[in-house]
This record gives sequence, C-alpha cells and structure tokens, in this order.
Amino acid sequence: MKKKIAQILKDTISLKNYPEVGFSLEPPRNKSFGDLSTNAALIIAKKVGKNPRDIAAVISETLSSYSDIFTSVDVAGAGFINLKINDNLYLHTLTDILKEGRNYGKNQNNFGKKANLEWVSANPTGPLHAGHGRQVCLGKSIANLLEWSGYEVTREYYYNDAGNQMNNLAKSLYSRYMQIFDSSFPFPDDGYHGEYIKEYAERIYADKKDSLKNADNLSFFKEFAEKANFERIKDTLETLGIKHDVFFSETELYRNGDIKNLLADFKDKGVSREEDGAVWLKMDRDRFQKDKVIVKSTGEPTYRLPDMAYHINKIKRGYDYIIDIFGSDHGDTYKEVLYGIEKAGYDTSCIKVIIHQMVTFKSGSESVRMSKRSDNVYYLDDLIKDVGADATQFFFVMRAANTHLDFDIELAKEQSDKNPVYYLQYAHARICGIFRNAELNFGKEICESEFDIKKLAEPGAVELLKVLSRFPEEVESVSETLEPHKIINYLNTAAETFHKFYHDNRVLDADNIDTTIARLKLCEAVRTVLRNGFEIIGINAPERM
RNA sequence: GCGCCCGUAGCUCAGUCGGAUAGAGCAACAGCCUUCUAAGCUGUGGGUCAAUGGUUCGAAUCCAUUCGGGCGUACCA
Repeated sequence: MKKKIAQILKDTISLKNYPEVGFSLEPPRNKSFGDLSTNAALIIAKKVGKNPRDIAAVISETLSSYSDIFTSVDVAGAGFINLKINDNLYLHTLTDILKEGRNYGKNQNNFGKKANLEWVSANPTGPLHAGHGRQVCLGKSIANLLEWSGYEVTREYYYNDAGNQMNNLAKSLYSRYMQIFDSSFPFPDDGYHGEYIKEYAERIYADKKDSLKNADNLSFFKEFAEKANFERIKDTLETLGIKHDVFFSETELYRNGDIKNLLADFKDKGVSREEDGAVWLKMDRDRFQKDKVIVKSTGEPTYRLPDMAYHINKIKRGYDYIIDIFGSDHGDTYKEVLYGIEKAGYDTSCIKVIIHQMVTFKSGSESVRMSKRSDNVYYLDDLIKDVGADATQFFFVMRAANTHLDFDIELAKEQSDKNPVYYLQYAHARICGIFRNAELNFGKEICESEFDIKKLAEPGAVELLKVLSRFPEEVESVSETLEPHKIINYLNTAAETFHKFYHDNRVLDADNIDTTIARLKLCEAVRTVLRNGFEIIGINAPERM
C-alpha cells in the first residue's frame, strides 16, 4: 500500500513540474498527524528555493482528489503533508493476509539470485562458547531474512584446519591420553585446557587401551579431536535449529591449488614482494599502516592468504551476494582480506561484511567470566540449557549488531512478565487459546465461515490492521539492511496493539455471531503475522504458555 | 600513538541516508481480574541525546575538536 501511495506522490510531483527528489513517506511519530507523512515539499523547496508550505499546498490539492484513498490531506508544520488513509483500504489487507497465510510478508525482490551466508566458522578446537552465540543467532535470522526476500541461500561454515592450532589440539589430546598412564606427563604450554579434551582421552583409552602410547605421529589424535569437536558444535547448532549446507575446509584450498595460484597471481601482478624470507602484500598506504605478511618466512601462509583464496572461491561459485559475519575483533582484518581480493582482480561489491560487537554476560549484577584459558568456560550449550533456545535466540538478536551487548542471564531465564520474549509469545498463545475456545463453544465451522468486513469498524481493529499491513514493508526494508532486531521492534508493536485490542474487545460473543466471526478472522491475521515474524527471527510460536 | 565501533531515562537499549512534542522494556509509584490466558491492560514520575563549536529553515542524527568505554593495531587465527 505504501508503494502505491509513494507512486501517486511521485506522479503528482512530476505532474506539477517539480524536480524528482528523494522523499520520506513514513507513519509520523504522533498518530494524530495521520497514517503517513511526507517531507517531499520541504525537500523540493530546498532545491527550487521556494516556500515549502506553498509547494505543499499545491501537492496536497492534487492528492486530495484521490478521495477513495485519502480521507484527509493536510499541510502542517514547516511543510509536511499528512495523509489519512481510508479505513476500507486497511480492511482489505485482512483478506490478503488470510489468503497468503504463511507467505504473508515474503517478497520476490531477489528471485533467482543466490546468496551465500558464511558464519559461525569457529575452528574445531573446542565447543562453541556463549560469546559465539551472538553471531550464531544473528546468522540464523539473517539467513531467514534473505530467504524471505527471494534469495536462494547457501549456509556455509568455513574452518581453518591447516594451521598450528589443530596441531596444538592434537598435542593437547595426546598429552591428556598419556596422563592417564602417567599423571606427570607434560601438557603443552599453549595447549587447550578444556575438560572436553580429558573426556576425549578417556574415550580413546576405553577403546584403544594403551595401544597408542608410542604413536609415531599424532594424526589419530588430531582427527579424533576434530571429529569430536565438530559433532559437539553441530549438536549445539542443531539445538538452535541451525543446519549449514556447506562445511568448507581450509585444507581444501591447499589441495585444489587455489592458494598456490593466488600467490603466483599476486606475484605476476606485482602486488606482492619478498623481504626477510617472507612474502608481503603491498598495501595502499592511504588505507593501511603497513604491508601485510601473506607467507611467513617458515613457508607457511598466514591466515590472510587462505581467507582471500576462500572468498575468491566463493565468488567463482557464482553467488550474487556473499555475506560474512564476524566479531569486532576481525573489524580490521577483513578489510585487508577484501583489499587482497581486489588486488587479485575480483570485484568485491557483492560481498557484505557484518561486524558485531562483543557480548558481556551477567547474572543479575554479577558478571560471568568467559575465559578461554581456564576450564571454567561458559559454553553456548550451557547458556541454552540455562535460558532455553528461544530466549537465547531472542536476546542475541534483540539488539543492533553494531552495539555492545549485555546479556543478562537472570532476565533471560526469568519465566515471568519481565522477560521480553514472553510478551511476544504470549500474544500468540492467547490467540491460540481463543481458537480453542471458539471450537469448543461454537464448533469448528465457525472458523471457516464467511465474514463481514464491516463488523471490524471499531478503532482497535482498524489500528491493528494498520500495523499488520506494514509487515511486508518491514520485511522488505530489513532484508536490505540485514538488521533483524528491527523485526523484533515491529513485532513488539504488533503484539502490543493486539494485547490492547484483546483487552478492549471480546472476541467470542454468542449474541453477536457475525462480529465473533469477523474478529476471529482478525485474530487469525495477527497470529499469521506473529508466526511469520517469529519464523524470521527464529523462535517458536507456542500454542499455550 | 593510529584505525574501527560505541556514549540517548536509575538499568538494558530503540530511534541515526537531517524533520514536528526524543521512545520501549525493566525498576519506582497509582489503578484494572465472577466473562476468550493478569506472562495482560490503563495511568504517573523520570532526559543538558557525553561536552564544545560548526553547517541550516530545522541536528540525538552531518562535520570538527575534546572527554569516556570496547575491539584491533603480529611472520596468531
């Protein structure tokens, strides 16, 4: 509906020979100003140097002639045009919502396009810790958003298994295994201290007894640990309903020659140089402080080179849109990686990098420590166990990725009205309750009856429909910015408007069957929008609470 | 030092491609359940939008500087 009105406004502007401008068309903060408000006249006025109110008057005169759409067109303030929209238009959105059902809100703006979302991508050196949760949950929502705007989405997980850390992992496990026989067996200085390594050692011992005591290489331990860690990571992700389509290993880039080829490519193009036995990528001094090492003097590439090769691999696989999610600790390094890809001659404009800030956990007023070094790590598993999958998902997605997040475990755990997750879910459960009662008291047929739209004339119902009609626009804009917290903000107003309606208007009324039927349809529409919104952010829609 | 992100109500945060009287949840206070779930609804109080200067019809929003916090600033990933 907004699109249609924007078009009318645009046509009016060109009809009056005003220059084409970018204007806003939004519901005003203050509802008494109307349903939509535009600053078009102010923008035009600036451009042509005339009084904005005069221009607004000219435009609004034409707009008023669309009397079937606008019930009032007013010029206000400095030159805003405020529009009130005919309630009948909103009543018809109800029919649309009921017809589209689970698809209401989806759009096909990117139909036929392929997107690749890479996230989590934690190396398999141990279980995911609670801090990983932010990107795990963000990615889940973002993948959904992409799908809701028509993309075919590949969910991808990239892991570095070629570097030193996997060797450390193997050494750590070997050491724990040997400690079963000799508790004084040395543990590597930079080893992984987690309890899970001891568990793996026990499992190996149970199966192999002491047959690996004199192993001449650690490949068994490496493979065992990698496999076990991945199993646990995948289990954790599955608890949250996440399944990656592709697990891409760094080793693959060595095997298929991508890394070697890229290095040769850099050399051919003259963008790399050698110094002190290492290979450096020449960086643009306006943007970077110094050149960066891509191959160490030991002959091993740094993480940058495989990362570049990996992204080039993704580009070559033909995606229209490539999205990475990283923590703020990668805030600078991804720029180096993109720079390298450009130097290799690839267009990086299809790559979008989402950086999220770090998370601190607290329990009430106490902060929860998340040290990687000690045994005392708060894992993502623990968090999910403590607060539940829905609250985990909700709390991580509730805020803009761009700001630091305080995760209050006590609040998330709280099974009460304090907890913002329940506010939304409760609205859904309430509606389900109404339908249970409707079937009980009026029979199943009542839900399928034809309804009379005129029975929804009361302000609460119209207000509710106005909010519901915004959902597709909301999805559309959020799937461009990839900021799922805005969906939550929207759902909050939807839930709030419903709770208000519920409080003021009784749905089931034996004396007014027609009204009952119409209101049931309205409830069905609210339930649809809530359910669809929940699907995007990735939480359940409970039928009772 | 340099780079990126942030600073909005007592707390946690929305709002930021410039728009009208800056919002929500929690906390505080006062009300509403013999009728579909009170995990709800209604109302009150609470603000130098970190500070200063600038740009203009108009700034929480853009620019500059300062202060404060986070993350980087490796031949770690």
